[in-house]
Amino acid sequence: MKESAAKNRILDVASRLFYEQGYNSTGINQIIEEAEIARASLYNHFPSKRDLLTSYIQRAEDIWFEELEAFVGHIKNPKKKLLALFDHRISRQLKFNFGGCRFIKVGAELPNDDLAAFELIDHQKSRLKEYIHQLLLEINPKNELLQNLEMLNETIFLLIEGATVTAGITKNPEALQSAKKIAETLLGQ
Amino acid sequence: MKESAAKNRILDVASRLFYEQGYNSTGINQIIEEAEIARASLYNHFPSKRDLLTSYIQRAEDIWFEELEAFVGHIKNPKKKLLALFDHRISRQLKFNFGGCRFIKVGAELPNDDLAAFELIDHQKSRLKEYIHQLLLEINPKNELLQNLEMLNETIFLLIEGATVTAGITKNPEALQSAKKIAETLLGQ
DNA sequence: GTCTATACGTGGATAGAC
DNA sequence: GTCTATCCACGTATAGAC
Repeated sequence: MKESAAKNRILDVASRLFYEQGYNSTGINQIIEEAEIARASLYNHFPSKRDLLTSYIQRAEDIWFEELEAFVGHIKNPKKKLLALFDHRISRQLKFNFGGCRFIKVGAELPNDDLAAFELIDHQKSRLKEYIHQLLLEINPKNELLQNLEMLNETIFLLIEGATVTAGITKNPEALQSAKKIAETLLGQ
Repeated sequence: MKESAAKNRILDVASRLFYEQGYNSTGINQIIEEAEIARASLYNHFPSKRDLLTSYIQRAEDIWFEELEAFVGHIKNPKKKLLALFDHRISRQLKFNFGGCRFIKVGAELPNDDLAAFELIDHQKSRLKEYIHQLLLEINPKNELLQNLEMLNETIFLLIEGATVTAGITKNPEALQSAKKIAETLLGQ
């Protein structure tokens, strides 16, 4: 059962606008106009704007990891692959004018008690952390300072998150470049 | 020349609402109602909502560092003081229901080309990083892994940022607690 | 300086024809 | 299923009396 072309067009447009302008600043009117569909068609596929948000976040996670795989999938050396995660972020931030992380951004716009939404966002984050974890298992680094893999895992994850957020504020990739260097140092040779 | 009581009441209310509900989701109407002032009084002090935002961010930075000082000012040992930065964040996130960082949050709501606003946000971040820097100079840690102070400075800063953002998503303090532990390890004994 | 009344746009969402 | 027309609440901001 294939999704209708209209539904996909709505999601494409909404994904772009939610990220570029923000969720709250993007109106239904603009979405239907740019997607070239009727107002009622949108409400046919998505009962409310909030439902569109849910679909947006879930689909964005899938696309995000597909694009990550396209970027790092060809790299065999696990350490190089891990460091390429930083390059992936740098590449994205350059491409998207340093808009920061899509998931963090939408989370910042939502009411704090919308736990369902924060769970969806957390899902992407946990998956990324697990992705790093798997790479660390392959690398099996001998780091005497950060005693165990879990601590190193957390460190690299937090470095990526912190650097992406920072890049979105400073509007330059320096924090991400520094974070990569730090990760490289922590992993040893 | 003292600021009018009305102006301060507006800023108090706006600060609370901008953080709790978001900047875009907070209307002028709610602000004037909760501040108990007339609509035109607000526009007398702030020509537009955007001007109120500017004042909000600047004042929030001042208050933020005042409150930080109140939290860690009594600590003499520089390493303990540095680690208390993490406790400060944990304490704040508990108090504010894991709303995340006030400055990052508002940045996520703004149009990406509002460079004036992002500069104000960056000001708070740079000041925090410099605060960490000064403490590191006092600690003068002998870390053989992270070769120089600047790299350690960046690491700790990014850990704090990443962990605060993460806490705002997971709605629990674990990331901040981990980040503190990591920092402690990196600083050595 | 502070008030009330109001202008005018846009928000999300629904009705009912086709 | 897709369309147009429309509802009503709320958004920011201004006018003009006091």
